[in-house]
Amino acid sequence: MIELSKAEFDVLDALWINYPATASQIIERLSDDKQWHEKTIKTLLGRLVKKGALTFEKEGRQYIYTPCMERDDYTLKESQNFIERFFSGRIAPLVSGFAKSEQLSQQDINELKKVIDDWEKNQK
Amino acid sequence: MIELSKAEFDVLDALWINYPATASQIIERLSDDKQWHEKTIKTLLGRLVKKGALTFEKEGRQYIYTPCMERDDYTLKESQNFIERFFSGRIAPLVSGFAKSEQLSQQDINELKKVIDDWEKNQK
DNA sequence: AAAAATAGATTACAGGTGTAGTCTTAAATT
DNA sequence: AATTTAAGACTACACCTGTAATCTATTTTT
Repeated sequence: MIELSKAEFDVLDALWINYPATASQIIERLSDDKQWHEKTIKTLLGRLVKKGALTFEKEGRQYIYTPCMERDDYTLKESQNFIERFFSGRIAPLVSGFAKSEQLSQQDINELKKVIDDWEKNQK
Repeated sequence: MIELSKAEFDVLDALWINYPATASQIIERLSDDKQWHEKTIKTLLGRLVKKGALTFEKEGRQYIYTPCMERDDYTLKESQNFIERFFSGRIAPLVSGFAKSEQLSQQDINELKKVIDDWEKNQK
């Protein structure tokens, strides 16, 4: 699995919003949340390319970036990894931790029920 | 939140198994899973102390280590953090990702149902 | 008592990370 | 045409991390 740092992920996440996109568009998108210097973001884009998380095509003297993977695929892998590390690969203890500490809303519960429901339908 | 590296967490995790414990006991516990040199583990213990994740008391010339927090508390904070970063703080999309990629077993589903059940009982 | 083992403290060192600054070159502006 | 701007490339640098090795002082062992 490609390992991304937090900052790198944030840049990639800005690209996932809509792509392909130029560096300036990504910088623009990040400007709301982050106080990053333009150069910082370009460094991170370079590192993402080097890690194989992005590709680009030249258009004039600009690069047009495209992610090399889907956000869902990446977060799924990260999730598996996370759950393996902290909960020996089982997902329920994570949810249970949230429940115990009152971090679950009725909406979360409804969504979880739907996930379970869909899963069960799929089993038939 | 105290930020621990992977290796640091693994050491702390070995202490959580049973504590207080000496460095040698921790080294012993880790020897099954990791090929770490004794010195490596001691370095990590030192860093954990410095980060405030552990304390120790002297007993003769050894240190007896104790974690400064519970495993559940730590993993809950890590989980919140994780879910915030990757799923905007909502837990269902994580579970849903597992479901879609066939990562959920019947046992997981049963456990999740129980978590939901308990939560609902608690609401009354 | 001398030597060896061992506990922790200190030092090491390469690669990753956050966070830019400088350099080079080509395009845009005056 | 000369100058300014802006894109990406390259360089920088401190702190974190993984992974120990060396130093120092105290116990054990012989």
